[in-house]
Order: sequence, then C-alpha cells, then structure tokens
Amino acid sequence: MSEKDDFDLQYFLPYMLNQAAEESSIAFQRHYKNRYGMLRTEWRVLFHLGRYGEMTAKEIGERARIHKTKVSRAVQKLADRRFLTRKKDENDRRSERLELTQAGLAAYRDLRDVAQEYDAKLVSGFDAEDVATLRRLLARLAG
Amino acid sequence: MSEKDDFDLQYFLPYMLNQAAEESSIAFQRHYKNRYGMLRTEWRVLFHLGRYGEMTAKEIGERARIHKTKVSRAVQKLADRRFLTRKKDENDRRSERLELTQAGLAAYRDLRDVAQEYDAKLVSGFDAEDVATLRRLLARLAG
DNA sequence: AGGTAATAGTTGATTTTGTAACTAACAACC
DNA sequence: GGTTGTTAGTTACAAAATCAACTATTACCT
Repeated sequence: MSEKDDFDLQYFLPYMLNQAAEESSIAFQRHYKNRYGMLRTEWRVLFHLGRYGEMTAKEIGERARIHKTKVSRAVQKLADRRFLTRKKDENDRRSERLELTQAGLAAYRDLRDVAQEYDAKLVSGFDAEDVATLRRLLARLAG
Repeated sequence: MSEKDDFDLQYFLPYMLNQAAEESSIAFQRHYKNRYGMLRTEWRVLFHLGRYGEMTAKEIGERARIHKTKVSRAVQKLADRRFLTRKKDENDRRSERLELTQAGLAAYRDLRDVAQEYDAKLVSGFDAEDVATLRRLLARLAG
C-alpha cells in the first residue's frame, strides 16, 4: 500500500497510553461514580483536598492540570453535596480557601483506600522493577 | 491526618496514565485538528482504514474500543469530507464496507508519517530497553 | 413459514466538556 | 488617586460524549 506500513497504531505511544488509561480507569471509576455520584474531576479535587489539606481552586488546577472552569464546576458540586466548605481568603478576596468537611474527608479516605488497593491489583501481575520503570517513564511523559 | 497518607495521586497508575496520555497527545492532536479539522475518533477511524484496508464500522469499533455511536458519527464526517466511501455488504446488508478514497488515503499517509516521527521524538530521551518495557506493560494494561 | 431475539448502524435527548466573555478584586504605574 | 493590566473564579454558549431508543436486516427456533 505504502512505504511505511510497519507503523502500527497498537504501538503508537499516545494511543497506547490512552487505551491503557481508559482500561485501567474503568473499574475504579465505578467506585466514585456509583458510591458518590462523582465525576473524575470531582474525585480529583476531593483527593487533593484530602491529601494535601486546604487549597484554593487555582492551586488544585495547577497541580492536577485541570482547567479552571472544570475545577470551578467540580468545587461547586462538592460544595452542594457538603463535601467541602469555601471561605474567602482574607489576604486576597478573589480566591477561596477550600476545605473538606467531615463527610468529604470520609469519602476521601474511603476512595483513597479503594484506589490504593486497586493500584496494587493493577500491577500485581508485573515484575516490580518493570513497574518502577513504567512509573518513572510515565512521570516523565506527563511532563 | 489518617493512617494511609503515603498514598499519592502522582503515583496512582490510572492517574499517571491519564496525565501521560493527555500530555503526549496534545502536540499530535494539533496536527489532525488544524490540518484536517478532525477529532480523535475520526483520526482513529481513518487510521484503521488506511492501515488495515476495508473494514466495517463494527470492526473498527471493536479493534479500537470505540462506542458504535462515536464510530458512526466519525464515519459520517469522514464520508462528508469524501475521505471514505461506504457500500453495503451484499452478504449482510445491515453493515457497510468502508474504504478510504484517494484523498482519505493521502491524509492517512500524511498523518501516519507525522505520528511515526512524533512517536520517535517522544521516546528519544529514554533508554531503548525501558521503552520496550513501557510498551509491553502498556499493552497488557490496555487489556 | 412465522415469531422472537439478536445485530449493524443511526438518531435524539441529556450530560459533560471546551471556549470565550464576564465580574470582582488586586497590582502597578504614572 | 485614577487608569491600565492581571488574576481568581464564574457564567453562557457551542462542541462533543454518553445513553437510550429506534430502524432495518439477519439469525434462531419450533
């Protein structure tokens, strides 16, 4: 057909990464979706606040590379569900300090534990050294 | 805060995969978006037909794990742009044999070459053995 | 053959995302 | 101290993804 047809989508890195990401997210997604009615961005926001404590929407967006409108909507939903509280930063009243409520923290801990087990299960069939390589390259690819 | 706070999102595999996938897709996305006004699904459909020849929508969906409605709409757009033709399978008139036109094939070849270079560039900073490990584990994670 | 179930693909309604424009608060500069 | 430029976050509108229901055709089953 053409000269370079040894190129296969199955080995194209962005494609592989997408397929692996999707496949490996499905089962975990069910947890935050079914148990808490959350979307991925909401879970990520929840996670950041649970893990790192009080933060602003901007800080979360930067760390997780989520666009500010997405963060804004996720924060809104989490606030509606009383998973977090917002209070104006007195030094800069444009931004808000976000903090998990007890309910939010409980959800975080629950999901974090699930995530931890899930992660272990994902790599359980692999050689430990290979997994280390995998994570190292993924971290670099993520920039 | 809680007992298992050594767990970090940065090392949660589904998260890492998503971040790496997104980051590594951006630059390539620009090509099929700017040059051909395509969406990711369209590029994938185009790719499958270019690489593997005549196929049905169903086959593409199965191989690439894309939902049939997404495939259907992608095929529709590619047909509108005269990148592919559809003809009823005479053995089973529910399905259609899809085939790239000359224009579609040209676009495929162009993008395939870009993809190939892009892939090489992505891994250029890594050790070849590590890259082999990466692809091997990704293939298994993708299921 | 006739009826029921399954399949390929499409369409429509709803949800989610992306983009751009907006408000409110701060900063900097003259 | 007022004008101009930034920044945090929200809102409105357009694009795209998801999910359910639909059509047309084929398969199965008795």
